[in-house]
Amino acid sequence: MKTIEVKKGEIIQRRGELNSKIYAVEKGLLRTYSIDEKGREHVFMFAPEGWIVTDASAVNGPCELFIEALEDSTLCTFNAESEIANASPLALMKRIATLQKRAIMLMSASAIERYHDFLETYPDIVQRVPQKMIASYLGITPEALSKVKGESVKSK
Amino acid sequence: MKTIEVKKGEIIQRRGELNSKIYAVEKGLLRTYSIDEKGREHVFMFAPEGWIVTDASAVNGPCELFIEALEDSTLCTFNAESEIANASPLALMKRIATLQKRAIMLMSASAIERYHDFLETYPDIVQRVPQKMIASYLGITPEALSKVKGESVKSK
DNA sequence: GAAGATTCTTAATGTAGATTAATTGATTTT
DNA sequence: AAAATCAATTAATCTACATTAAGAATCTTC
Repeated sequence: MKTIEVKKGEIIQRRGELNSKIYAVEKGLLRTYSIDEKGREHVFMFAPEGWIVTDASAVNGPCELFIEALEDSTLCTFNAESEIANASPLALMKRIATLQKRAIMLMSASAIERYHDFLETYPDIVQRVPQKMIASYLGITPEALSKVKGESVKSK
Repeated sequence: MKTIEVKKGEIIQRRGELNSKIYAVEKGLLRTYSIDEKGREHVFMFAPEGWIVTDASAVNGPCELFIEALEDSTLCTFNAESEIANASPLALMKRIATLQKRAIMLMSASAIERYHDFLETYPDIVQRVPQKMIASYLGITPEALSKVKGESVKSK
């Protein structure tokens, strides 16, 4: 276990890297994202203070996700391989429950519904991340997000 | 732990139930699904022989998912609460990796790409489940699935 | 095995969100 | 502080998929 400091914009882990780590965010804000064949980025999750980040696919092979600091951050890093073995199954089930909900939201909810769900999941970071990354997390374009937000204000 | 037999069409677990179980499929085929506020069903996963099914959200509260037998099936049931505590973290991470991939697919891939991913994930069950449930798993309507399949055949 | 219910497909029309492009404002660089 | 790059909004057009509807095929049930 080691504490490290990273600067805003720094990419902490890249797709394809093998030495995978677990990161606990002490201060600051991270995001994880993938890049598809068409070169488009998709934000998988955000991680403000107190959250834990790791790329699950890295356990068995090269990681799929990029991890980037969105603010200057302080992180505790652990070796994934050795830590996962004695991770709390209950904590892992909570993560599974979150992902289960996310998948169902992506299948069934409209963009604006997913936006409101994002606000509930991450109540304190709307001001801290660019709109385009929120849009990416929702699976829509920045233009579409701008539009639905405008409409939801008007309709009140 | 107990072995049970269920008939095709039987609903094994309903949303809101508290006594959550883990089901290991010995023979047959299950699906889990949710129902949204508009009354639409969304298939979360299929489980043929050898797969394990549980509703992750049930660990901390009432379950979100329905579990249904799509064929006459033989299941081993375990009490979720006591089993999860000593579940293998590595197996749970594999499930997380699968869900991570599913969420990214839903954000970034087209209906036909998701269909091909479904064929890879469940190579042996295309013939065993109704089209409309495959469509539901993909997050599209049966009509849309019928259409994209027709187009992908024509384009060869 | 006829009657009904359910499933699959095709087609017409509708709509959420993508794409493209232009404008403005904010950040960074020199 | 001007220049350059990047982010956000608005608007026009386009497209993937939804909705509605109808017909054919398959599966139940009496």
